[in-house]
Amino acid sequence: MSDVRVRFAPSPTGYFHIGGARTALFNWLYAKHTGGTFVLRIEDSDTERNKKESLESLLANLRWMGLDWDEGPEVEGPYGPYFQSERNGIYQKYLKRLQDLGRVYTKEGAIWLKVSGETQTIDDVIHGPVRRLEEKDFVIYRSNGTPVFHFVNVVDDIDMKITHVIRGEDHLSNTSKHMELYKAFDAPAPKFAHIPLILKTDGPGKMSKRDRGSLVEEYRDKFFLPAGLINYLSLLGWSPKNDRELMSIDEIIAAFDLSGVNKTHARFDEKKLNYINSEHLRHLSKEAFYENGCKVLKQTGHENYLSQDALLRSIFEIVQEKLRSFEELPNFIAYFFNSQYDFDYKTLQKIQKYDPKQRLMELKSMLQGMVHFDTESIETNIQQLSKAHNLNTGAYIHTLRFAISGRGVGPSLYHMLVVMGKEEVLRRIQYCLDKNLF
RNA sequence: GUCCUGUUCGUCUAGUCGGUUAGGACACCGGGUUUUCAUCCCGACAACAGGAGUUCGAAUCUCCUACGGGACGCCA
Repeated sequence: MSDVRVRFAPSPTGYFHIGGARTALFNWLYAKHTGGTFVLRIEDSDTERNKKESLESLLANLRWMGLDWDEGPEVEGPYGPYFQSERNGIYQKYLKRLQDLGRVYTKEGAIWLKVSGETQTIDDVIHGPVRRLEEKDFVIYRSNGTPVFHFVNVVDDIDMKITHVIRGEDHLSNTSKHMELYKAFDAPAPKFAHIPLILKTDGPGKMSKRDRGSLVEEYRDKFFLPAGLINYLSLLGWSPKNDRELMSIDEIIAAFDLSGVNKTHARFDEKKLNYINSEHLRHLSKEAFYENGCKVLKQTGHENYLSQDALLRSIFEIVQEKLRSFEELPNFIAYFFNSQYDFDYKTLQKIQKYDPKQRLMELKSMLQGMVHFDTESIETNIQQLSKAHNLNTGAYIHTLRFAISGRGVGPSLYHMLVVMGKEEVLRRIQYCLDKNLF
């Protein structure tokens, strides 16, 4: 363990935003990289906006991403409580110190901090020294008796012995207020790292709740792999500087450092996110793919597929390299489990030129005569068949795929046939023929 | 308006001390392999915001301009 202590301090006021997730991630990565402590602190001092469901969704999303915290709600720790709404005693103590120092005064019922008049120098790891003068006194306690963000934020960071404040660059201008407070308390300021913001894919401004792809739950709902999301997010404003992009979480942790964080804002790119997620999916171990796949099927109401475990496992095996996202999984494999599968009209049009009825008759008798039903034998037989009829193998392959799955795309045909088994394949050919589609 | 901050391909980025055919990735386009889609492979397109200065030499240093982003609440 090192003495690095970082924190993520969200306000549970709504959905978990991708920008917040990225900030949490960078804090978490830095803690993991340095062997430090990652603190989760809930900034719910504005009690009216705070909602219980928002908090629960926030914690669930953080956990889904795998960003576990060392101290905070539900795990506790030596510097609790970790909800600002429960820390009033602490704030009162700190307020008293400022009062004793004569640094505050009351106006219209609110308590104001007298500003020092000195230019503050912020020690920012990413931007270097930043100088800014805080010209006006500011409120630290509202007239309703509750403390404001700038005050509680600094008090908590002092009290929780936070060593590095990693947060969005939108806070950089606020930091001069925070420096006033640190100095008033005669407390050493932490290292600051103001990370670049995530901007809209197009158009002006930063990503907002309304933008497509801005909410973490969207990715959970679409069965993204947390490792894929994390990989993409880590590349927004940071790079390992060696042209590597596809990385496991452990590799990112090993490579991550504040010195590698950029100054420039980054635009969100859904296509690249999808690409990185699909790469992670493809590189999943068989076991991990199976576990994830089962979870997806359960959550989409296809638990009946799970009863045929051996079949499911062999399907997963031939499907993994073709699948781009788990969201597509149920639809991608449905025909294996549904004997009354539908036929895709467009594909039907495409294969009409092969004289599909005739081809199916030939395939049927060929398959019926097979003793060893394995991929190699099937391939050889289909090649022989096409040669005998002076046709491209595609004529048989496309027709057969359509007949047994109703679709034009899917896993390797030969493997598909073996997975289904000879009897089932013959039954499906008959089912297709009986439909009189051609 | 004031203050802070930034500016390399369409996008994410590499390019620590000035000398590179300015590299990689996504996207897009073209070609190839594969039974189809996907994968995979190959290729093409594509950038140092502009200007001045320092220098033999600047994407790299300095200044100015332009443009972008952020903050200016008894929100966080």
